[in-house]
Amino acid sequence: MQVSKTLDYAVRSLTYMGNDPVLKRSMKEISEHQHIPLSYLAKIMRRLVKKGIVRSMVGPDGGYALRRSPKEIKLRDVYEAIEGEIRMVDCMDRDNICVFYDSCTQLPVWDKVQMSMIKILEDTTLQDMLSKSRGKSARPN
Amino acid sequence: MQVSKTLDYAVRSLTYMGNDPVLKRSMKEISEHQHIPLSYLAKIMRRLVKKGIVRSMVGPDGGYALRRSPKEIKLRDVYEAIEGEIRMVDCMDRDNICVFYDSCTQLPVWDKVQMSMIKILEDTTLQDMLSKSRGKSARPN
DNA sequence: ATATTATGGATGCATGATGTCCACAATATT
DNA sequence: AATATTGTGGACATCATGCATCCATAATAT
Repeated sequence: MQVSKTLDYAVRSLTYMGNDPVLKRSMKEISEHQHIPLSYLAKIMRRLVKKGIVRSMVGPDGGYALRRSPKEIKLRDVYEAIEGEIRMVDCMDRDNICVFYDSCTQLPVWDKVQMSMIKILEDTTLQDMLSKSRGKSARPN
Repeated sequence: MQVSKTLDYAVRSLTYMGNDPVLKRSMKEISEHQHIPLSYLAKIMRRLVKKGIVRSMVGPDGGYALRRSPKEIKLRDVYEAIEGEIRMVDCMDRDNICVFYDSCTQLPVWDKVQMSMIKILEDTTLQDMLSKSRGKSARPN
C-alpha cells in the first residue's frame, strides 16, 4: 500500500518537464536532474509515451515533451500508465477467483477507499504539482 | 497499492470470530472455515494478539477470542497490526532519505490520499463487516 | 501422563520491483 | 554518404518481500 519508486520517478520526470512545457528534454537530462538511473528511466518513459502522456523524438537533439498542457494531465493518467488500473483488491476485477466473493463483507470498504483515492488522483493535475504552483491543497481553478 | 493477502486473512479471521464473539475459535477451526493455511494463520494471529485485538488460550479446547466487542475494533487497528503504520510514501516518516524532500511537490497529494484512507479505516469497525450488518455504506451508529 | 493447542524461530520459495546491458532504429548534422 | 546522437525493445540480473512450511517447545485441560 505504498507509492512505488517507479511512480515517483515518473511523476518527478513529468513535473520536471512541466516546469517548462515548451522545452524538449533528453533522457540524459532528466536522469541527471532527477537522479533517476538512465536505463531504468528509459522503461518508464516508454510507458508514458504509449499512454500518450509524452511524445518522443529520436535522433540528435531528440528527447521528450509533454503531449498536453500540465493542467490537462491528470495524476490518475500517470498512475495508470505506470501501475495499470487502480485496483485495491484482486477479486474486484479478475474473474472471481475468491470463494468468498459473494459473501465478502470487506469488499465495500476497500471499494470505498479505492473510490476516494481515484477521486483525488482524478482531481489532481500535473499543474498542481509544479514548483510554481503555491497553495498545495487549494487549487483556484 | 493493494490489500495484501495477509490483511485479507486477518480481516476474514476476525469477522469469522466476530459473528459469534462469545465463542472461542481454534486456529484449526478458523483455518478450515476461512481457507487459510494453518501455519501461516499462526503468524497472523500472533500479530493480532500482540496488538491486543484478540486474546489466546493455550491447551486443549484453547483458541482465540476477541478482546473487545466488534464495534470497538477499528479496521485501522487491524490494518496497522498487520502492515504497520499507514504510510503512503517512505519520506514522510523515515529520516529524510530523499534529496528532494523539501521541494517535493507530490508529497501533499499522497498525504491527502493517505489521510482519506486513514479516515475510512478509522471509521470502519469490525461490526460494520459482519454478515448480519446490512447496509454496507450506511452505518446507523 | 497424555493429548491438544498455541508459540517462536528458522527456513524455503516464488514473485515482482528495480536496475543493467546491448543491439538496433531513427534522424540531425556534417 | 558518413557519423554521431538519441530513443526503442528485449533479454537478463539482482534483490526484497509476501507467502508459506516445518519443527521443537510451552501451556494446559482431561
